[in-house]
Amino acid sequence: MKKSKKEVTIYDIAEQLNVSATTVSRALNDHFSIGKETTLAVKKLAKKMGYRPNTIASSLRKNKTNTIGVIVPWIHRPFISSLISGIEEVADKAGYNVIISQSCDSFEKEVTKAQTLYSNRVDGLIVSLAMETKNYEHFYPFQQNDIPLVFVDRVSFEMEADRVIINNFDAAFNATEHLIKMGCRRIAHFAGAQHRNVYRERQEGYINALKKYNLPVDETLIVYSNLSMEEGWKGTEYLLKLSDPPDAIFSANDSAAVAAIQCAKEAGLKIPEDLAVVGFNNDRISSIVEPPLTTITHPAIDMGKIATQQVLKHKENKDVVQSETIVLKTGLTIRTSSLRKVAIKNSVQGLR
Amino acid sequence: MKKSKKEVTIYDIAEQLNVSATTVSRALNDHFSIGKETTLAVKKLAKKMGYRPNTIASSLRKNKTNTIGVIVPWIHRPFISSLISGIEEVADKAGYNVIISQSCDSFEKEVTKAQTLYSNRVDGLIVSLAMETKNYEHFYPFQQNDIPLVFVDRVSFEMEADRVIINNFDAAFNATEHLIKMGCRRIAHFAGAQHRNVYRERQEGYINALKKYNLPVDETLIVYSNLSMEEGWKGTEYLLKLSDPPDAIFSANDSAAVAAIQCAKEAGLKIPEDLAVVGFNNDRISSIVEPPLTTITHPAIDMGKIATQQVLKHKENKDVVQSETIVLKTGLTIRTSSLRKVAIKNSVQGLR
DNA sequence: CAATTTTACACAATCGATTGTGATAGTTTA
DNA sequence: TAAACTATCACAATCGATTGTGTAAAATTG
Repeated sequence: MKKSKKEVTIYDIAEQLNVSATTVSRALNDHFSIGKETTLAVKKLAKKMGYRPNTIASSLRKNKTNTIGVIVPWIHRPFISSLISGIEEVADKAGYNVIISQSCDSFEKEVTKAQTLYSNRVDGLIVSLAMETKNYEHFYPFQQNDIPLVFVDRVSFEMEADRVIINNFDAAFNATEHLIKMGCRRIAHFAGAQHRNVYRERQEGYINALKKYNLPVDETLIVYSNLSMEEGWKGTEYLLKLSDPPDAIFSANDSAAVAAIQCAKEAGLKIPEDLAVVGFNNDRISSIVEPPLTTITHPAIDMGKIATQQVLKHKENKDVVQSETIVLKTGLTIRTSSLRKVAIKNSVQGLR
Repeated sequence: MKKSKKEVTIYDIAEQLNVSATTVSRALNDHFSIGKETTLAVKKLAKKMGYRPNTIASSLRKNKTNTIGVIVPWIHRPFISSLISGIEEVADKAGYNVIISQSCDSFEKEVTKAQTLYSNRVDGLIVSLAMETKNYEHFYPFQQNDIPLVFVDRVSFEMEADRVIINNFDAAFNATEHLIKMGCRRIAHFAGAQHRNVYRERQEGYINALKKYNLPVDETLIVYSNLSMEEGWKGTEYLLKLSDPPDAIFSANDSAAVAAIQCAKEAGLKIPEDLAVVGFNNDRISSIVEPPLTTITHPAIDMGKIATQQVLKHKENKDVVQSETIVLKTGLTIRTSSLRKVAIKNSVQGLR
């Protein structure tokens, strides 16, 4: 025997109460034009019959789904999952659902996902771009139909859209400057794909810090990769084999930085005396590795929250046409991996 | 000037082509009864006009949303985000969207989320239970309406539903047995909430391993907590202060285990000589901490994939009424934190 | 008490796509 | 050539909730 029972609709309730479906609908939504007794009776029966509103029908009629779409490169990954957590929290409080999809850093997938989310008539879209993406036409439909579009972290500056980012340049600059103040003079950099804003800006911050202190920018010390632990390890091996190896590494993420520490230690180097290391993100591993990794703090959850608030803001206030770019603060968490026992003032002053 | 343009519907296409909306709909879905030329013309114009099917309307009519709902305790957390990643991957391939929501380990929130997802008429629901949940009535509507319900990891055995789990008992048993074989005789345990299957089973595995080797089960060596790093640290301090402190800790997760290593090291103990430690989950930190942590391997992504496949299976094959429980294999990844230089065979044989 | 408001509810259209049932023309078969 | 198919497409109902408009009864006002 099938347990399946027909779903309860407002018509079923209306019939039982000898009122119209209109009345039921309005009663359930506390519409002023429905009498108090009727409203109560409707609600009571609705509960008794186990009525659950059909959001789909409502969405179709109201042309509003109360759903926010999210496209990210990868769901696992500490930063992204924290981001999503923040998005869900704010969305939930405002009565929105969250549909997530991952692009797997593939442009093609990102396009497909965007189309799907558009077809699903999401009320807003939050995106952290795929590594491959260089074209943004798949987001046009959202713009053209006034669906709030917010980029987070990995953003596009070529599109008119809201952005929630951190100041990668400053963060990288500070990280590098910190290394310089610790007495490092040959600082290497683990860099990522340069067409993605985050990695480009980090590299620029690194370079500008070197320049400020009149240190040479040596291209052989800049290692490009996907910043995985494997690549971090390889990159470190490469650097250590140089005739004039670096005395520090500033990595664009924590994974590669941790790998650098491990690789250097295996090579017999002392961290930070022989090689100082700074990472980026403040992943959990950064505080666990030995020595603990100096790194840049990311307000990941807040970025998700704020991105969602931006979506909601545009929803509430249709007049807001201007797109905003919100820049969040980062911090430099100094741990042992970069703490060299060097007289700070002297070493820096000597450079000027 | 507003850019907003009316959305294109099949009626718009129909009008331009002087055919009926029926024809357009069928053409877009490659229905056999529509002529080849017409089909091509429709598709061509649809593309030209930037038509995007309205999934909401389709869902209402077909009574199928192509959406899978997911409720998890917390989205960030390595295990969960990997789980979701697996869910999204399989769902996407089958043309399903994924709506995620987090219960924040709150029963009340879990109930609300379940109701919302039901109202959204998800085609299936995947749940990893909140810590607090002891009542499962909020899932009844899904059962009664034949909406596939799959529990993952944190499951209920009191409900008729699919389950995707690991054998926590065996995993914990093996972990504990491993410690015994390494020569440990006073093995402590970091335990979680006992009404949640995963933690209860792990504790049972631990206890049974002790019993098998005729080791006493000492309640003072079992520390209950939420298994956070803070609690792991505190628990370790407590254990080390005992008049007869343990020579090993088997923790129900990695966070607490890592904290134990750090705390013990700070107290001057050598790992694993003075204190052997085994964790659970194989989080990234487990391989980074020093010494690297022996731990239980979780097939997190696979669990998500399989849970989703179960949902799809029920969708395709309506006859499948029987609910399944799928148990996935775990592994014991032995690292330095438990590798004591003890003659294995002798030490174990001596016990029998 | 007549005129006017207010209260409380019903009608019917609507959102956009889907689908069972027909209907018309063109083709094939006997 | 008449009968029997086939291939193509249109009609109209439908999914469930929402909403502008209309209306009768009750309440208020002058």
